[in-house]
Amino acid sequence: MARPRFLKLPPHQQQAILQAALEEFAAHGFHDASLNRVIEAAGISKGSMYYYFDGKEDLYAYVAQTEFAGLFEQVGPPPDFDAGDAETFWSALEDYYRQLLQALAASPQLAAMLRGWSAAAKNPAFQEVQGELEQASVPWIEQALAAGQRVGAIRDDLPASLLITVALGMGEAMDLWLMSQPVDPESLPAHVHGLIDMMRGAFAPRRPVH
Amino acid sequence: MARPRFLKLPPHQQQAILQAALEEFAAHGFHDASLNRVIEAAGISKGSMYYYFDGKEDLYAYVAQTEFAGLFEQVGPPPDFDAGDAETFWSALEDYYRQLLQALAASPQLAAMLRGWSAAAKNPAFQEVQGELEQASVPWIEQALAAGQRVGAIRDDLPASLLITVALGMGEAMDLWLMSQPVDPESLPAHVHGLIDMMRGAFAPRRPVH
Amino acid sequence: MARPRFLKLPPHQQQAILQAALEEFAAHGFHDASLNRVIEAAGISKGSMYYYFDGKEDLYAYVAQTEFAGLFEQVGPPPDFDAGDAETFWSALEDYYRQLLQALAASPQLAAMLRGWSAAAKNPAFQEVQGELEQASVPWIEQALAAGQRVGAIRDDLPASLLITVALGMGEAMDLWLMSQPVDPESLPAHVHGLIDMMRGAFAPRRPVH
Amino acid sequence: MARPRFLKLPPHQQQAILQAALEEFAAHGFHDASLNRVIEAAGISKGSMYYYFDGKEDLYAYVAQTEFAGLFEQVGPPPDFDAGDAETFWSALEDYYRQLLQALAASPQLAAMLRGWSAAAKNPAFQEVQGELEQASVPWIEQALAAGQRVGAIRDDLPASLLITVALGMGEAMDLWLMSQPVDPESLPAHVHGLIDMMRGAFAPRRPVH
DNA sequence: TATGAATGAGCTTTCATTCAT
DNA sequence: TATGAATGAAAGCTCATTCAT
Repeated sequence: MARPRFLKLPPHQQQAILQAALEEFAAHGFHDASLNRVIEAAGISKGSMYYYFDGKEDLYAYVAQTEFAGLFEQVGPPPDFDAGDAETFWSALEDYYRQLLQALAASPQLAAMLRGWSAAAKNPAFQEVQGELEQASVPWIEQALAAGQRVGAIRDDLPASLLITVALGMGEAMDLWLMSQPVDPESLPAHVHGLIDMMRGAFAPRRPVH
Repeated sequence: MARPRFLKLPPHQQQAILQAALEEFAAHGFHDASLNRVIEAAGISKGSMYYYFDGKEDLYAYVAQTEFAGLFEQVGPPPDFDAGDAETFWSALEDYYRQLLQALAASPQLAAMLRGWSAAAKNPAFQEVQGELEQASVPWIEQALAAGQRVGAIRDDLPASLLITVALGMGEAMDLWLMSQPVDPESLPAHVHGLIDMMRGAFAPRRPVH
Repeated sequence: MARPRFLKLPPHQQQAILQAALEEFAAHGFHDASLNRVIEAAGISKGSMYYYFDGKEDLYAYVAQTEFAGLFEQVGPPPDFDAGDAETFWSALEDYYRQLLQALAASPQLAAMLRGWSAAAKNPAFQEVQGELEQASVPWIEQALAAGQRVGAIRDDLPASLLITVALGMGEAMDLWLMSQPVDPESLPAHVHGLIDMMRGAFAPRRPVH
Repeated sequence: MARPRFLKLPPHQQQAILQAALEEFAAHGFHDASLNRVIEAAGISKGSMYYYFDGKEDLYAYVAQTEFAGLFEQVGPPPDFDAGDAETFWSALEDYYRQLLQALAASPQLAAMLRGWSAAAKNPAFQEVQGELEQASVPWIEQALAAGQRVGAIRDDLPASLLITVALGMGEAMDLWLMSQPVDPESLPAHVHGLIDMMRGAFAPRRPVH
């Protein structure tokens, strides 16, 4: 995950490398990305790249993690899902999710990387990386889930890990669907509302059927 | 999609090639799969491979399609979702889905290929292949969706394409979750029930909130 | 040079093969021409091609020779260069040469093959072929040269083979130059006149310089 | 045109690669030349070849250009064709041309490459290379032509481009003819004299026919 | 007489990585 | 701390030709 040496570089040079790598990975995915092209675009030497990073995977992991962190930094911390009832929980979630999507829409390269993530993640050498990355996103989801259960907004009759996985899958599907549509920023809130409504239906506690 | 020559081969040789390719694609995905390895494992010459198939993509498409067809052949046609009310719709869907999952569990390599499908599908050269393949699966989903709406089991206030995409995402997530758990065939029905219950919550028509 | 078997084929099939080969060789030259494409275009089997011809070179040689012969057949036999004086010799030559060029302009594929000839001829395996081909064109040139010398139109102080080679080179250069110009059929006679005039200057007997 | 890296190599290694490539291209022409053979003969790795040159065409261009430059360097700059009358023009041209041919006779491999040049030049990817190369030879020909016209040695009733093309064709033909003869260095001047005499006849201004 | 299945050598090119300096 | 030269394995793919039938 980026040798300490890299962090000692002057920021503008870190940025140059990061940006070059982000563009390359976003454009070609992990496999087809070429370190040679990154090196050339970044204007550093081949030896330096291997001096700063352990290899292609290491670079990929660092870029993904850094950009991902930047995304959350940009959106800000999640709200306090505990404060309120089920209704306020869902509307807070919708708000936050919408903000995330909007931020992501503003970083098309990160979005492209994330979309290629599932492909890259199959590489066994990535599981370590994957673990680190998920620690950046899953925790708040877990906390939101726990909070949702506390306020009675989320069912607790299924394993939490299943709920999380399915929620991520629904989110990814929504992302995919949005990508395949003619983009209309104004209608985003409506779509997000639709998705959250589906999630609510899926994850809300079952009511007894009369 | 496999030159006719290939189909004239003695079945055991077709099988050898198919099996070698399936294993390679399942293990490495399309990109990282090596035709050379397939050729070696199948015990044929390089020229023969290109005599039978038009290239890597062609081989992949043929393997995916063949295995996919085999899966549905094994499970049989979907039931008539129109016959009944919402309740019978959902239970019929659950039954059928459970059968699919059970069959898939018996073909881990096909499962692996399917999991890599979304990654491969990004390749523009695949859209033709993708189209053919989806025609094998999407139609029954669409029909099921339409039937579900007719019998009042599925909401119609959201675009059908969104519902389908999200449903597939949920299914994929479930698949993923099952892969990550210690496999316990006996508990599969319960998990499927849970998933269908979530789908039902997500896709059932909204009831007025009192 | 085409096995006798080939000549027993029904003419339309001979034509199909000949035409397919001509197009391929004209379009790609000898080296880059693909027998596979010829076979496919001709609608015959691979085995048949090798049953009729000895290989790629053999096919090329046959096509070139046949088309070349056809060209001369179309234009007709050269005039009797012996009948007249130097002046009539040169005008007869100009007439005949113009007819050849016009016929060649009507067979762009043969023209393309001829243009690629010098490239193909470097292949040592071609020298036999080359010899055969030249026997179709050189003889009348030799006869014309001899006649020209008899009537006092052509110098005899240089080796005949050199005169012939240079004459061919000048003709090829003219062909090349015509190819590189915007084509204007009406101005062809003028260009031919210019070329023959140059040839006349080059090959006419030296007059004593006063 | 040869990456700078190549020029940093110790001269003997540059020579080894250059020589291997020259021999291969001379023997087989561009198309049939095999980079693998060059690599093997040069005793370098495949990766190194692509580290030094951009590909087959790049190598060819570099070899051709380098050898061509060497030829002119060896012969020296063309004389001042403007100084004198028609008679001195033609004798100066003959002198210079003889020197060129003598130098070329000492580099049979370069001669072979040049002979294959017209074949290689058909490749569209070569037009850039071709342009660079022609700038080394065509200019002095053009200047000589213009000078010849100024001093009244060359006709001006035909397009200059046609004159140049035909002159090159005659030169190439002479080259070809010399190659096909038993080589006799002592008779070269006589042959050159014959050729120049033909050129003079072809390109000298027409005298009025009485 | 005719077929077409089968082949393996060959092609150009890309790439991540190493290592001496 | 930084460089960039050097590499070899691997990739996908084409081809003319052979040969059993």
